[in-house]
Amino acid sequence: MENQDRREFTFLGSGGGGGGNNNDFLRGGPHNKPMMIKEVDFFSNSTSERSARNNNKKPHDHDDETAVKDIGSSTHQVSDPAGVNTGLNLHTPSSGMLKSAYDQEKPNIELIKLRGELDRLHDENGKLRGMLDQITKNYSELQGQLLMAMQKQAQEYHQGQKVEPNGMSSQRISAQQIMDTRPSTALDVNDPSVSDDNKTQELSVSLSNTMEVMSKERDRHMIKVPRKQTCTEDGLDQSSQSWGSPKSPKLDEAKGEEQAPEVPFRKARVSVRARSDAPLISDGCQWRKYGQKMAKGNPCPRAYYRCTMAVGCPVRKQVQRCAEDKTILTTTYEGNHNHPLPPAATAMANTTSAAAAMLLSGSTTSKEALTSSGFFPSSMPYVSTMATLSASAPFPTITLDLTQSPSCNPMQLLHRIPSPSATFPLPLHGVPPQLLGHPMYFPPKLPAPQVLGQRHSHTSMVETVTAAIASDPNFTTALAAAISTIMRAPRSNDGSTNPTNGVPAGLPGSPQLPQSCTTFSTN
DNA sequence: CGCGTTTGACCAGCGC
DNA sequence: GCGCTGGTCAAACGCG
Repeated sequence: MENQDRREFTFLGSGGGGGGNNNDFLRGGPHNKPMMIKEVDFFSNSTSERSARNNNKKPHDHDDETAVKDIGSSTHQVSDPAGVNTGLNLHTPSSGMLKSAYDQEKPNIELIKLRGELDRLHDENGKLRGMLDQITKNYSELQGQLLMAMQKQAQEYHQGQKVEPNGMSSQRISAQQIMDTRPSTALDVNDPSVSDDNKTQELSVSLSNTMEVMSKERDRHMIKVPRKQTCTEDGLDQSSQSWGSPKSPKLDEAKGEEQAPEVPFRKARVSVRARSDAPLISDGCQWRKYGQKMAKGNPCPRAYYRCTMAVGCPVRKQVQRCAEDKTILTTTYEGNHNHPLPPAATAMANTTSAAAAMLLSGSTTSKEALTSSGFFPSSMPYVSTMATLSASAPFPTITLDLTQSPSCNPMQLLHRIPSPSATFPLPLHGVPPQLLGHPMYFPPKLPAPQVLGQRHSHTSMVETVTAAIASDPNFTTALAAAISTIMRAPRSNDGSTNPTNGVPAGLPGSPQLPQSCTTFSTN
């Protein structure tokens, strides 16, 4: 209660003392009344100001009373030096008609004055809104230009690479869908009545497509060989190669007969390190263990899981405990889901996908860009960019290390293991900020320091990762852009953008398209 | 009986 | 060419 009073008092003080903060008037709600009172008090002495503040607990009562009292005091104090109560006497029936009429006129003048001030502030508010709209508009235009430039660059690049049209066309579409925050007609045709969850998944699809495109572009440069990949299955299972094992007979069959012996096609992996006593982390997806191996240098076996939420889902994951600290569970995801994800899995997929995309977006220039000084700004102290070359991992691996104390940094380690020949002139420079901002669905609160070291619900882990990513200044910027984009997104019929349930209306994507395999949580 | 796990075998890439 | 390693398969097994 006291805090509340103090807060209100502060508000009153700031509004009146400075002649009135315009923003205060924009706040609306119950604070407007005290603000107006303060404006009245501004014309009176400090005694009445204090009086008004003290009476603040009964705003409706003291509102008119204070105004009348202040006017009375300002009018009659000279003629009645003793009359602090002079104004109060105006309410008595003994007052004359002229005096009463005069005193009734006075508040009207003040009211008019206040209304004029209010109108002026409304005008200013309107101007500010106009400026905001203009800025938003400019941003939108710039974003569109960026999209155009990126698409053009991608097109030129792909033409130069002479890639088969099927796959790349779909990827271009994906990229376009990514950048286009408007509703995707092509992707929503499968289900006209797209639920909120589906919308969420659509967004994650877009994000995953971003990774898909980037990964494929990167991999093309890695292997220096045009992919024989056929995206015939209406582009759905184009990610079936994503686990990067052409060795897999089944996957080869799925990809068709053109699976000639070639260099392994790998794509980015997202690895999440977290402390968990549970042998397996549940991330909203259904997994089936298909193998276990003893990895070199680690006494703990590595388990291989395959997503079983849909037939033929190419997503795999590896789970292995850290050799140094067996409480640390490392889960590595690879591949893209070809089915809708449950909300829990979608949320995490979006979050980690954003992290992956954010890092992958930095692989657009050169290997040098991977160094801490090159790619990651100094404002990201938690980003460890030790470019660990790993022969066993000829693909970038984004590791979200959630095992460090979040008091220092929730995402202590966020490094990527680049390809040995990591020169990735990706056509997709950067990631659309509206997609990077997707994980804003979660409360931006940072996890408690002790949370990470214990078993906790997957929700909190999702929040942890989300908070970790959101703590990135760049990500925050992107998040802000995403919010603005969502705000500008076509509203639903009821006029709401539906931001509360975390599903920005009008964002592209389709649950039918492969999704980024980046889901995670602990049991 | 169906489903998931276990586990040995197999295959391919890579380094020497 | 050989061995090592990672990744996958599939039969055996267990469980509800």
